[in-house]
Amino acid sequence: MTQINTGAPMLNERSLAVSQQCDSCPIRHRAVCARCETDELELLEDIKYYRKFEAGQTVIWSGDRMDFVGSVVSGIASLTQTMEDGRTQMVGLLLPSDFVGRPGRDCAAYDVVATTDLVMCCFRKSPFEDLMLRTPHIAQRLLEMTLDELDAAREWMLVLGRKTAREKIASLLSIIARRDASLKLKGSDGPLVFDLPLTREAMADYLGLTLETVSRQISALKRDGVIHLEGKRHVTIPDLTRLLEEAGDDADGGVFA
Amino acid sequence: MTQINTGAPMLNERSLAVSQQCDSCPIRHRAVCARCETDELELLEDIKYYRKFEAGQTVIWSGDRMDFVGSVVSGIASLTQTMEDGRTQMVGLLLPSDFVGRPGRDCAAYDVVATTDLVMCCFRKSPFEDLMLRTPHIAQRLLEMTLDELDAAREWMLVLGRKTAREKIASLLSIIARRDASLKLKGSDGPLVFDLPLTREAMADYLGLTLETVSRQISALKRDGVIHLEGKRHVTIPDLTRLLEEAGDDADGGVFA
DNA sequence: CGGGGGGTTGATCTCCTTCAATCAACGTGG
DNA sequence: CCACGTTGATTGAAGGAGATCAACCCCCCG
Repeated sequence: MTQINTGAPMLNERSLAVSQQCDSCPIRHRAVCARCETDELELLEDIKYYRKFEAGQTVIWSGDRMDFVGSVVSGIASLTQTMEDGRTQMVGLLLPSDFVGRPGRDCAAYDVVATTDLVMCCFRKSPFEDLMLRTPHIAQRLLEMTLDELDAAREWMLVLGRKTAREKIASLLSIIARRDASLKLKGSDGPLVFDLPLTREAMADYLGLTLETVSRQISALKRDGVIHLEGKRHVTIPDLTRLLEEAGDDADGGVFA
Repeated sequence: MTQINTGAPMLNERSLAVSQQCDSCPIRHRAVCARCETDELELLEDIKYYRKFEAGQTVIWSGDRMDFVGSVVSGIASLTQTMEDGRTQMVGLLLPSDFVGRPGRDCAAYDVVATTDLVMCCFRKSPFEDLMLRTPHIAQRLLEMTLDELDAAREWMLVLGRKTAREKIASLLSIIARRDASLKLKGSDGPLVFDLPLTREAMADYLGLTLETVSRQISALKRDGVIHLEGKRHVTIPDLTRLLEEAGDDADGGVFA
């Protein structure tokens, strides 16, 4: 409602000939297509196309007509909500394999912004919706993914509503660390090392804080030896248990069913 | 993990012979069964049973084995998350037709507590899961409902992360008011009148505030004429637009697609 | 060399929490 | 019928966590 857009396709994204085989797709077994059989995959393959965005580019504005859905193939995007006076809250972090868009709705509810360089595997909405009706495996997987996202959103509500600034930072770091570790398939032994994919401002938007508070709390965690920093983005977690305690989480990683 | 439970069925709930015909069920066209045809409905009818809870009773503890799923038929329940030190955050309000439980998971992720007297229509989990695989209409409806809940959770993230105490209260009141109006099918003309279904403490849990702040802000909104109060629960909204402004929302009701 | 984006740090202010007293409504048992 | 305890709510005073405003740094890049 507040956002004005041209309705024209994004022309500043790099045109992209790169068409990839689904077989060798890095998100083949985690995305919305994860449960599809070979024949079902071919149907998806027919209607898919790739789009590429540079860091900082807006994928879609809240309120815009949304004629496609898709999956993040590589890179990170953020879902953000904005109030009229400019206050913003990030409501989701879209990582590889995450799904964008909602079948059955034609206007985007949030701003989607590429946080890093981003590649998406897209489907025009109505062919995808048709396919979904005929292919239970897609709908099943989408339900599963949506339930997971709902859990994540609810976990984040606890962070936003009840945690202190320090706990919020620790929570964010532990989420990124764990996700990164699962991606690299490293065991949980030894120190975790990763690069922050977010600016201080983006972290603040995610955590419901100001960027100054984020900066101060990161410095504090560094001072207290909970994390090490090289430069501004390169993080080492010497002791994950310690970090989880700082996050106010159960030390034992908690339930994950 | 923190919660201990007997694993025994709740015996203090009133035993309930009241078996109702789905045809005349008040949530027939909004619940998970909404899209079912008559024959599909009969399959559900075979495995359904009702459970009744009194206000304040816990329906299920976080971490408990969860051998059923179900819908709220009447009354209100809350989904709550708790930290080890006792801080709590409500992460959902379950109203009539809302679904409880997650197919494919067997431990509850949240505490579910009856906020008012509550009637639920339950299904044992594994028969329901079987049925879901064979009945796309159920899975389709569940996906739709889950996507709606995800949107609601994300909207709430903005409230928790970025709104002031006064705005939070106004947001909660407007949500309850709108929901109540849609239930009563009243037009949006004229003042809205309803009873708060939540205690000050429950509101605080939902809003990420203390109950004292809730009380103060409600008093302030009353003082400023945004709401009228009779007793502690009976609310009149003379001007919804005014309330929405106080909530920091777009005055025009915003997007609802 | 200048400029700008991202980040850190300091000083001050303010909104919300914390702790505590008080109140009204209600039920219960003597 | 009234003292008593309980539960939900209101109100006050004091303190603190985080916001706000502002200066400054670092580094890259044109």
